[in-house]
Amino acid sequence: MSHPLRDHIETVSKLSDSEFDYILSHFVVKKFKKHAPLIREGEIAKYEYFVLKGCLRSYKTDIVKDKEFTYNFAAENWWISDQEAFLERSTSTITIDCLEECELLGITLEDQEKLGANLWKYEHYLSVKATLGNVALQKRLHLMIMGTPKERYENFVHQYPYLLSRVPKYFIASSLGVSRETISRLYRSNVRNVTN
Amino acid sequence: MSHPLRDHIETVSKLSDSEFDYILSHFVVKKFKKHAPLIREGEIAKYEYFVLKGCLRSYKTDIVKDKEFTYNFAAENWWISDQEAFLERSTSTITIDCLEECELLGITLEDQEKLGANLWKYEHYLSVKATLGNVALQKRLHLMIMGTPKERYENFVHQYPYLLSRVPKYFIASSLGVSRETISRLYRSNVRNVTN
DNA sequence: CGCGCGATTGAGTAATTTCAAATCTAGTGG
DNA sequence: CCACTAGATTTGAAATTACTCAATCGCGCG
Repeated sequence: MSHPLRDHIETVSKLSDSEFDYILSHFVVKKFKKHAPLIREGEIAKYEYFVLKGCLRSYKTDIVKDKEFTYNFAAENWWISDQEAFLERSTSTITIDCLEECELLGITLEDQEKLGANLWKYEHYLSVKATLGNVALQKRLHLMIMGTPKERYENFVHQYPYLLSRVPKYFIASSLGVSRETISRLYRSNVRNVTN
Repeated sequence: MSHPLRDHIETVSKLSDSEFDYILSHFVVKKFKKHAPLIREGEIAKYEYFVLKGCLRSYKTDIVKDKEFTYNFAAENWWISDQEAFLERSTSTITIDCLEECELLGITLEDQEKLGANLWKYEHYLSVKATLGNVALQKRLHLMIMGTPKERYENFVHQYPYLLSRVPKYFIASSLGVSRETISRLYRSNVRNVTN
């Protein structure tokens, strides 16, 4: 039987049915309504989530500068959490909101550690997943620092075309470190380039 | 017996002497002269390195824009590699240079996988290390996008004071996405603020 | 049909970059 | 030990680029 989480883990190591059943038994299904906050700043981040359905955004608000930075979006088959707060069992410094109605698989740190200790393949999956996360973050960092707003936006469009229609453009702008107006002006010139 | 690598692993899980000996047997000591290239763009990244002594820099050159971006510095007790090329056994897209004479512990992917499969604690160390790397990268990303050049530089000074005297300022500038001139001007005003 | 959120547009501004040149510094060889 | 040189930093002035602020527009939802 195919399962989104199983498919994801099997990009690293193949599993037997009983292994996957064992893994799945450590998760709980959680459903959230559109706009529901998954994690709020200052709360304990008890769970790490795998997205079965829906779309979410993690961000942090800088009250002094009155600005918001979007860390990540997550749609189907992505993981999302406040990794630091989750790992340290501490209060979250970021906020995660549901942009749509969401269905998630949640796991606690205790269960994750148990699972990893009992099933090496799962611990290996965690380490590969985290390493690939590092690679992606380094690339993003490179693009944010070296790329122009246009390059950043075009990379986003190329990498996450399916998010374009699902999340407001100004959230995208806030994940790229560009003002919404600049994104808007880029888009205008793109349209003109295509149609003229 | 204390060993820098052992200390580092033990920040995650305590080891017995024989466990650490077993771990260490998978590494080779490598020495490099000042300015020696550790990994060059286009080469296979066979090893991942733990720094025993010395200081290194990983970076990528954008030929078109004639600019360089510094991904990372590494000094004693840091890991350094081209994670993507190492994990995928592919050619490197970045360059790593020794800024000083260096003494490193290198491990191949084969040995790392063997080690992780045979010793759960090591795989767990890898996953925690990579997760903490994610956390640090997210923070850096946040600072690069939301912070002013001054904030970025001051954060660097605060976080890595011991690197200030070991690496040229323009390398630091290129890791912060700020021009060397701007860093210089910031420093000038700092001095004046202190002495006036 | 109207309300409200999100997107667009324009004008002016502020910040950092770029370019060019001068100055400082550490390491090297005589 | 000093002079020299290449590398590193500093400085100034001009140019650029994206931001901010403010106003308008458009569209989807109730």
